Amino acid sequence: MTSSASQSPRGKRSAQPRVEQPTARAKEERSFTITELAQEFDLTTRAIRFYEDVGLLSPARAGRNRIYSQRDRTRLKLTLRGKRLGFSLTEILQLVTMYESPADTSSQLTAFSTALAQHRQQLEQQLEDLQITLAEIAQHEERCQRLLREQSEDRRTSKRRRTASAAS
Amino acid sequence: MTSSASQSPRGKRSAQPRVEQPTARAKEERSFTITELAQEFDLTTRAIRFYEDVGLLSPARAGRNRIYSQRDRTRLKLTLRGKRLGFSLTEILQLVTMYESPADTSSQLTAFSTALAQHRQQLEQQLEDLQITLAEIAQHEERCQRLLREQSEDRRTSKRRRTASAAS
DNA sequence: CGGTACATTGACGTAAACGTCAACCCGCAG
DNA sequence: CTGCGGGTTGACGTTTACGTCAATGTACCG
Repeated sequence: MTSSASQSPRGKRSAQPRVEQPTARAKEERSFTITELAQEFDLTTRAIRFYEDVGLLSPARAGRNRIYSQRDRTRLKLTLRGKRLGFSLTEILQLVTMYESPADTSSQLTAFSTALAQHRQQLEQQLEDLQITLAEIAQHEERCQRLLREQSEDRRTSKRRRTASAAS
Repeated sequence: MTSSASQSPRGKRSAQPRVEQPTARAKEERSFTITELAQEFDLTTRAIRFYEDVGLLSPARAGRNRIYSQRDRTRLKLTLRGKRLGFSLTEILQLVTMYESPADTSSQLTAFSTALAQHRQQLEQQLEDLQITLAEIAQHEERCQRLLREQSEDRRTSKRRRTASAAS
């Protein structure tokens, strides 16, 4: 999955905590430029545009420039969460569109329902895998710490053997 | 295939077709062919060979044919679990080799330890994502069921309207 | 008015993880 | 001997998810 490398390959890296857009009226439905979103979520603009190609985002335009709404931003967040969970972009698309669509007819509802059940199934499998793996990691970490303790003890007893054992 | 069950040095053309391992020594370190593994885990042989190219598997050979040990099988299982969790094959390789290596020197141990912590970090993030998503799905499923109930109620009251409303 | 800086639209490149296909080998049933 | 069913090695194709230019537009700055 090559999860976030924490450093974008090139370019600048301004980490300013941009949180306050001066006088914005609290509910003025703030919008975002593509670079704002890119910086906030540590993506390239190319990636964001790609998500648009896939159908995950559909920003408005000011002339040629893209303008992202809050909805776009949340969809982007959902997308990234989906990615962290290992979903493909098309799967994520299905999920978010499902979540947004009201699904009024009963056939739609049942289809929706089975799709949900299927996804839950997969996620529960994943949860199991995750817990097992975390447990294993915990074991390994314990063993690691134990060995390190033993080694440092070895060093102490060989180098400064005269220092009588004080604390447990 | 499975030539002589015992330690036949080289004679793969042994005349005795004694090919019964069930009753034999229970711990004879059973081995597997590539198609056996493919069927068991629902993969193609191509995929399994690819995992070998990556370094995840290193089966023995009987002539040209691959022979997979228990260890190979468990590594394959670990691989698939890793994939379900969204890891890349190279990440999985790092993990399994780490898990298998004793790591005796203290520098190795500390490196091992930090790698473990890093992975745990990621998995914990994933766990959080997972729980949130599962909660959302549960909500959606509830809503779905509610709407379906309402619809079926609507049908009842419109078709058999004369049936006085009985239950709430 | 030229330059700089950012945004957009192609178009092509790439790494991962296989799929697919061809050609070959090999033991054995008929 | 002939064919068949498995197994093996290339080698090339494919999909996903972007990266990397290059050309262009356009707003703003001095």
